[in-house]
Amino acid sequence: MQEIASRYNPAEVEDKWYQYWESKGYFHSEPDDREAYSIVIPPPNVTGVLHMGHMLNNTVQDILIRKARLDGKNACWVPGTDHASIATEAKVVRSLREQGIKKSDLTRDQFLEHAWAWTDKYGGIILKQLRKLGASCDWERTAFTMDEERSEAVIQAFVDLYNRGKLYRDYRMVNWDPEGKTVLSNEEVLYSDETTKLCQVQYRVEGTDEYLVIATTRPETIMGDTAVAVHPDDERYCHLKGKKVIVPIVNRAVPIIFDDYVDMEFGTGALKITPAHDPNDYEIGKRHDLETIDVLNDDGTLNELATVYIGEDRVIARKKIIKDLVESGDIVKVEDYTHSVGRSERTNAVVEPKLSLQWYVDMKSLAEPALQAVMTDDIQFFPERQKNTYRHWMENIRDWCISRQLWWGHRIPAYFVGDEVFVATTAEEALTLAQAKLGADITLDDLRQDEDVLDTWFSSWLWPITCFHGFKSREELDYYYPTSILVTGWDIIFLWVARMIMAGYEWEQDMPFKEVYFTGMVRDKQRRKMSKSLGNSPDALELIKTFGADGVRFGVLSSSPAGGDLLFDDKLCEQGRNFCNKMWNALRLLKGWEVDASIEAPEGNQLAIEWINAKLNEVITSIDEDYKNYKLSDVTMKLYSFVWNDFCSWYLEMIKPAYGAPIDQETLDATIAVYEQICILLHPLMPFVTEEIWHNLKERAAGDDVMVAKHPAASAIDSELIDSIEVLKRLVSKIRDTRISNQLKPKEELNLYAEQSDSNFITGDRIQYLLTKMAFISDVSVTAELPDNGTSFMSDNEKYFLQFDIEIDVEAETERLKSELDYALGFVKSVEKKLSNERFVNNAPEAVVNNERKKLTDGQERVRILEESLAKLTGG
RNA sequence: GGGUCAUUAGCUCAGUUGGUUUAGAGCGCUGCCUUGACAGGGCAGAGGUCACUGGUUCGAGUCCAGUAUGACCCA
Repeated sequence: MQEIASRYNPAEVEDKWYQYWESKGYFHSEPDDREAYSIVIPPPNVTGVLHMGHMLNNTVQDILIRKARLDGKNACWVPGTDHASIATEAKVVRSLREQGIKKSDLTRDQFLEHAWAWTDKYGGIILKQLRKLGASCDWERTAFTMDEERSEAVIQAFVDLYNRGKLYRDYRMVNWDPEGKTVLSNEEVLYSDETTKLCQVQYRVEGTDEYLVIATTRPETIMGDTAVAVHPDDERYCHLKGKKVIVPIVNRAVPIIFDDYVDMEFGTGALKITPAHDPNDYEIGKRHDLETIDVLNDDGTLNELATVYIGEDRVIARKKIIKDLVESGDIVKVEDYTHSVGRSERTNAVVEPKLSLQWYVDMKSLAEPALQAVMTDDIQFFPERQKNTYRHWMENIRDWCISRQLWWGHRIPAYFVGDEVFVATTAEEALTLAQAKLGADITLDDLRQDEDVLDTWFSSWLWPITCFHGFKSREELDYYYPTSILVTGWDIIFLWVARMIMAGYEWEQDMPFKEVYFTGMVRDKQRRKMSKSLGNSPDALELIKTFGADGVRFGVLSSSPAGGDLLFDDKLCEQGRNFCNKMWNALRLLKGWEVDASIEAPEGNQLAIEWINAKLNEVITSIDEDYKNYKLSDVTMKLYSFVWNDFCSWYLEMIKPAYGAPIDQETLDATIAVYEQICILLHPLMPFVTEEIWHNLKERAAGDDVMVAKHPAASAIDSELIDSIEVLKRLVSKIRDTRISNQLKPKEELNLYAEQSDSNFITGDRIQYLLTKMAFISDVSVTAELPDNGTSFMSDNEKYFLQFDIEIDVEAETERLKSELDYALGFVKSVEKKLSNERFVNNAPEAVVNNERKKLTDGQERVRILEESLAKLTGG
């Protein structure tokens, strides 16, 4: 016994088993004749570190992969990372700045050298961390969105779309990140309410002393104004038709225009129009043929066209112009105003609307099959309600801006000769195209490649295809594609999920995955989303150190239904750690027993064994269903409860030999067999502790590991047996309760009597064996005459009597019986009411009515027994 | 402004097509228990008019309508 510690120590076993599994090649998959089960990881940022969201997401994937493996499928989980264009470039620029190097001083190639060095230094840390969690990824397949193979596919995809007419270049109003100096897609802009100043500024009407007052939150763009608009029906302003106003500060005359867009109720009903700096103004500008004056540089400072505050940042310029307008007396009013402000997801800079020439994917042509696939459940969403969100976005889809003004990423394969553009996978191919169109004297030196790179999502949308060498060879793709399931957060349903589905149909004419499991967001106890800036996210590796990987996996799982938020609390991991310890100690118990091969199993043990196997079947059946619906937290809790309550608290106590006494072989073997099944069932959730216990249960042949065992299949459940043990358990609990309320010692042996009835429960030998053992009863008898010393109680409609010589607290006992009687009377009354309703008796199904009748007789019997006991107690 | 979802025990959540003895779990809480696998433990217990108001039905936590509160998405 001394050789097994009384506490399970995860640190001692986890690395050992991980290395063992990997050395046996259990993580690796090659196509064969088994059914494939494949998952591609949502690639985390290559230079990122593991956070709670990853833990949740990857625990779920690992469970599904490990379960599939136990089910005999060829399970393949492809890991990898993405290059995170904006985020990584921003980090590299910052790091260079700290070394005194400006990006603008470097050539593109020099910068990329730095970026690759950065990636090599920090890249892949997160994948190492995933190993600590137990993730059974096929590491030989590790992919990166910017490795050679993936890059070629991205370029090919661009060329394909261009040639199919689904890609174009156009001037549009875009979201400009002045810090990252790049365009952002709509999905990369995060809006939130912020308080700013709403300024009312007066513009003098040309040639009069009259003023028109406009309201604006952006006075620094006044220099770009090319009109002031009012509503055509606005009586306050109809006399100004054809007139002009003078823009303050720059003293430029601009027309007063009339447009329905203006909201008469808002502010003064007059709106300054700055087509270069607001999407709505841009539309109005187009309608009225207005001039567009772009007063901002790419970095958010004002340019020469502003004529004033040149070189000042827009935030500074705003302060200065307000001051100047106050001085010139043109500010009528300044008030606090709360409105929605968009910021860059990556740099947090306030996003500027800006007119710019960018590359777009025509999404309407891609959306149709992708929408269909989800609406018809060809691709199934868990939880299902995400379908609504998906449909709404797909039906209102806008074209996808895929160019980014960055260097870190896939450079757009578009080559210009003057105004002509040639799109091809290589410069040489582009040259061929150019020569065909413009003449043979064109050379490579005449080609100028587009400076921009592609949006990172333009590579990740191909991920399920490129992870299996799509665009290059078919062999693996034919076997592993479509993948089985995608596990990801609902926050990237548009950015990623929807686009992967589109790409799947565009290039493979098939879905990229059959199912999508959306995890919730991990929040802290106060429901705040975990984030670096709040500092409310626990250190993932520290958690694993404290509670063990299995403990953390348990904690992350136990209260995270698909799609529901997980309110993370260390306490849950602690519960997981304690669970491991509980199993460990059950193992210690088994290991401590001496076997005597000459003794036979007591009859009661056989009943216990039959029962625990029936319960095992029940739980297998039940979790099978939960797996189908991806209710992983239910799987977790059911197994937890089965192991802790059924197996440890009841079964092991039932079969446990007396202290120091040996156990028979049959019981021990049966118990080990059940424990082995438990290890397999729990293995997907808690891989380490189950492997450790599996190997401690008995000597194993090489390769007999739980990780590659066969998941048990459910067989018929003996519910009659289960029910009868439930009756026994309730009776045992009642006896224990009766002891406690009468201050009797828990283990003092007492006699138990059951009042004779038509169907006494405790007549069988096997039941009696378990009853006397579990409840410390010396003798059990069924009798018509109950003794006088002791107290009576009821369990399952039968009256029992526990015999002892201690004076009972009559008052407390009376109180207890009275409240029980009240409950029973209330119950009978409610059933009677139902049964006295003729329409119920006539309309309800017969089984339901019969059940109510049974409830009534049972209830009446309980009332009878309680009244009788009460009468006897009070000397009646 | 448009949309989606939620509201069940102190907290976090289950509750599958309306009917399984006047609602379940985990945590927390209360009482008792330490030579015996485990105090990271054992035994027992308390705790809920299922947000509100109507409606449908023999029957509603479950279906419908409205109200309130909250969360999220899109503009």
